[in-house]
Parts: sequence; C-alpha cells; structure tokens
Amino acid sequence: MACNSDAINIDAGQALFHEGDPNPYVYNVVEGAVKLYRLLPDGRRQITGFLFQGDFLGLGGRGVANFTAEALTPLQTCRFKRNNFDQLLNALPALEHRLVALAGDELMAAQEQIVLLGRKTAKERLASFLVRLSERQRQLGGPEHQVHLPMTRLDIADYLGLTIETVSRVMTQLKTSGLIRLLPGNDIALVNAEALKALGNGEA
Amino acid sequence: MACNSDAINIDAGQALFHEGDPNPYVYNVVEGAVKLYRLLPDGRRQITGFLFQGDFLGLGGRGVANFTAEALTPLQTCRFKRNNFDQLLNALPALEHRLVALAGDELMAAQEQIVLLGRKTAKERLASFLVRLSERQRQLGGPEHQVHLPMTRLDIADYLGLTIETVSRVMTQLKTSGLIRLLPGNDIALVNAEALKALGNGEA
DNA sequence: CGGCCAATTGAGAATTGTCAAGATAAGTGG
DNA sequence: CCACTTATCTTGACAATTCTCAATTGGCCG
Repeated sequence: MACNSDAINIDAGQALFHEGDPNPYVYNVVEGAVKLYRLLPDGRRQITGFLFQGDFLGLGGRGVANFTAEALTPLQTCRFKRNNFDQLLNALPALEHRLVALAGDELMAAQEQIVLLGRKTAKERLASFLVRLSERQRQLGGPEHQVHLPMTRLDIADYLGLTIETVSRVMTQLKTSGLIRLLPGNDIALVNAEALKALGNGEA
Repeated sequence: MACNSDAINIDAGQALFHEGDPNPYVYNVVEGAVKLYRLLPDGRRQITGFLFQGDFLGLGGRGVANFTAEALTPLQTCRFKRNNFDQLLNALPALEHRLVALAGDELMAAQEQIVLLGRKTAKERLASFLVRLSERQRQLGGPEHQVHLPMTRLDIADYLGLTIETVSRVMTQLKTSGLIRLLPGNDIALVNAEALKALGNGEA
C-alpha cells in the first residue's frame, strides 16, 4: 500500500492549522516542537499541549480543528489525509490498537494537567512542568538533569494557567532555593531533580 | 460469544475502585452518577470528571487505576474483564472504531476542562459547568433549561478548581443577576440559558 | 554598536482562599 | 409526625496568592 503521506515543513512561528479550520489531516512530528492552543473570545489563551518528535496530531475532532497548532521551532512533519489514515487503520488492526493505547496515554496526560491546573500552586506547576519536560527530552535522547525550553515564558504561562510575571518570579525562586540553574540558551539545569519532582507532586 | 459481564451495583458514597488499585475491569454506567478524582499527598482533591448513564470507565490506564471512582447516587454498572473486552474489540472492529471516536470525545472534553481551569474566572467556570451539565442531562432525556445536581457543592468546587465558599458565592451571584434560580431538591433552573452559555464561553 | 524582543523585578490591586459563624436542609429515632 | 441531630450550604470578615501595570535589565541579531 502506498504511504500517501506528504512532508510538511514550516518555520518557527508558523501555524500548521488554526482552531476552527476544516482539518482533514493527521500529522506526525518528525523534527521540532509544536504548541497547541485555544483562544477565548477576548484573547485569553490556553496552551493545551506541547508536541515533540514522534507525537501525533489531529487524531481527535470531527474534521474541524479544535485548537491551533503552531511551530515553536523549524518544524518537519509527515501529513496523512485522514481518509487514507482510516483505511490504513482498517488494514492494520495492530496499528489501531496502538492508537487506542496512545489515546489512553494522552487522556492520562490531560488528567495530570487538570490536576495541575485545578489544585497546584504556581511553584508546584512549574516544578511539574520542568520535570515532565526533562523526562520527555531524556526519552528522546537528551541529557539527564537538563531541560531545553523551546517555548517562551509567555507560552509556559499560558500552559500552566499563570501569567508571564508569575512564571518569571517562580523561576527565580526555584533558582534561589537551589533547585535549578538558568543556563544560557534557554536551558535549565535541574540541580535537585528529586526535590523538584517531590515539589511538583505536591509533597510539600 | 458470551458477554462475560457482571452487574455491579453499589450505594451512594461507595467506591467502585480506588486510585492505585489494580483494576483489570472496564465499567459501563447503567444507572446513576459517578465522580472520578485524584488526591494530592496533602489531601487536595481534583475531580476529573462526572460520569452518567452510558459512560465508559476504565478504558485508559495500564491495569492500575489512576483515579478513584465513587458513586454519587445508588449506582448500577456493567463490568467487563479487560481481557474479555479486548477480545471483544478484536472480534468487532466496528466497536473499536467507536471506542476510538469515544476516546477522541473524552480528549476534547478534557481540553475543554483544561481551558476552563487555566483561563476562566470563577463565574465563567460555574456557568460552563451548569450549561454542560444541562446539555448532558437533556441528551439523557431530562427537562430543558433545568439541571439536577447529584453532587455536593464541595464536589463542584473540586471539579472547577475552586473552594466550596466560592462556588456558593458565585451561585448566589448568578441567582441575583437573574441567570438561574435555585429550586428545592438540588435542582437549578436556567432562567437565561443563552446568557449563561455566553458567560461560560468567556464572552464577557 | 544599536535596536528589539524577551525576561526580570517592583508596587499595588483584585480575585480567590481561609477561618468562623449561622442558616437551611436532610436524615434518624422516638 | 415531630423533635433532634447532623451534614450541607450560605454569608461575613480578613488574609494570601496571583494578577495588573510599569519600569528596568538582559540577550540576541542585524
């Protein structure tokens, strides 16, 4: 069977698609990072997720995108027409099983984020965020106890339900208390990863 | 093929299973309402969802429950062993398709909740909540422009990332501004459903 | 070197939380 | 059926975390 996929590459800051667009595609991130967000009518923004290498995009929904997907870095993706994708699934039940499992993981991640947004303090949110990101990056072959932030403070704020000022202040607090160090190039060293993890889990 | 399902009925306040329990079952709610929640080590609670007639429970996860499921009312469920359920899916690809779609819906709902928790005010959260609940109940055959709340104020607070006092105060505000009326028996009349909907969507 | 965008820091305001007291409703037993 | 008991809900006064507005600093690129 032909793959029927296109390579779609865009620059940092460009959108793959916008909230409300008809979007009959499924994407797979080959290289780079993506942010997903929704806007309220008055401009308030909530980032619902960051995607990295290997992540799928556009599986849910009914042909209309319910969020905007924007590249944080130069981005390479592999795009499938949804129809082809569905046919692929029909032909390969094993793939569909994997997708069901993937959807389950996404749901677990969403629940995690709901707990974070509903019940964690600003400091706990940032700690959770840094730990999760570092785990994801290590899984992709990155260094241990170090995170690279491809997103701005504003993006982090809109992901954690905070303001940019609060994110900045809490970063400083974490630095001052010796849990992290701010490195040049938007990198962060997790000086005390254990404590950071405990903090993020609400183990006061 | 035999159905291999058991009827599991429990009282209000009883748990179907607890966070961390090995949980090799999938449940379908036949009658009643359920709350799902996670606890932080110090007791902070986040309710991640309310389930009603027809909802599935326990699809995600890897055999270990990542939330507690507790009955809000006397509850009737239909329980499947996960293995049997998986076999059922293998035998009926159409069912698996439906489940993938269902998982997509759940993910959309989770995103909606993330936006609510991350960026909406207390008043907007409560408005969203009431509107969503009324839509769900109407879909199950309930009356239009009226909601029954099977959960306590504390449950609502823990679902919306607020405190019980804030929920109570905002209820009063909504009542005072003529958007709702509080009826006996934990019922609420949506006097101005349109305005409530707009408020919930952040259309200030 | 200059300009620009992002990040940090400060001061004060606001929404929401905390603590406490009553009021209402619901459940129980006589 | 009523009185009592208890849990839930409401309301108030005050505190605290986070937000808003503003200015400054820092880093990156032409």
